[in-house]
Amino acid sequence: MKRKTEPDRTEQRLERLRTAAREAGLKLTPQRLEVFREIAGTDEHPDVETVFRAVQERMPTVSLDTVYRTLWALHDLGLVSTLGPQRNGVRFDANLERHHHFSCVRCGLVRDFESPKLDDLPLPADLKGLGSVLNAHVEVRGLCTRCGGEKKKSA
Amino acid sequence: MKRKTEPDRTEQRLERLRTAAREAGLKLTPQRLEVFREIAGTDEHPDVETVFRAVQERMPTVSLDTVYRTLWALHDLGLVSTLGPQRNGVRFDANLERHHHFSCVRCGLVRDFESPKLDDLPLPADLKGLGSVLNAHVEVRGLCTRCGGEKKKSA
DNA sequence: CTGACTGCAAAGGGTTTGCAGTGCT
DNA sequence: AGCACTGCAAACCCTTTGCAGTCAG
Repeated sequence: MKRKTEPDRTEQRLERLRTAAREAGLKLTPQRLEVFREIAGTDEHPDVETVFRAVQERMPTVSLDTVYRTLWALHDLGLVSTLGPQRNGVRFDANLERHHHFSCVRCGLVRDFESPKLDDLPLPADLKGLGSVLNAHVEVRGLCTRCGGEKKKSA
Repeated sequence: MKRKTEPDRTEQRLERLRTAAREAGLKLTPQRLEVFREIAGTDEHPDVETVFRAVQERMPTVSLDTVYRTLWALHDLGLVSTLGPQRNGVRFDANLERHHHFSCVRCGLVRDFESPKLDDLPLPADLKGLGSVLNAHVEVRGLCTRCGGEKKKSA
């Protein structure tokens, strides 16, 4: 049930991370490579803690700080982006291709989706007044299948 | 240069907050009213600290915790929404009308914009597979006029 | 009047940093 | 071998909570 990206896409992203990181002068340590693999292999935009736990399974000695440092390093290089703030914890996104987000307002799950129709949005001209546009995407909010189907244990 | 919403819109939002809060059983204390006024009067999606400082100018005795409590109370009532995670600090959005966001990747500024063309996005059918949709909006990223125009003091 | 709210201060929890040892290049 | 990186632990900072006095309704 775990949402993994297809193997070759993971490999593709991984390669990109390795190459770009190396070119930026970062050393490809085993810890970093594991973090790379983890972030490249999922579309679920994990937070630091989640990445940490996953990496820790394969490499029990990694420290949480290293995961933090690695993810922010990738972020500084523009290789991953961060996304929205749940009440706590930044989440990382290794998907650099044009995509959109569906997020569950109940459980916080975020899932990518693609849609050619949404890739070229008719942005209003007066947006220029605010600044220059780099990119745009759609954020959809709703209830994921798991949350939507269950009875709500109301507060 | 401060970006305020037009007076009548502010008043409108304020009225809505007052009414809804009262109906929810919240007491309309002076502190809360000042927080209401502040959040209703801006489109800049301030974080707690920012709201606090603004309120503090008019009411020096207000405490930071009260601002936190008030904003989250409004959030729990669905009267304001929160948005995206800068590296630090949740930001609040008192604009309940349909709108979109422009955010500056450099300084973190977020500004609302309206666009009828973007209000009814052609969401792909297979989105249903992820869950039920409540709403959708466009997130535009770019450089705001202030950041885009200046020479970058690179790190 | 009474219960909810406020301010204070301390607790809490996630994130970052300094440092000495380690290992990639 | 040199220098960046790691792990550890302490430092930090933002946010939340407990409590007694205060105030809106």
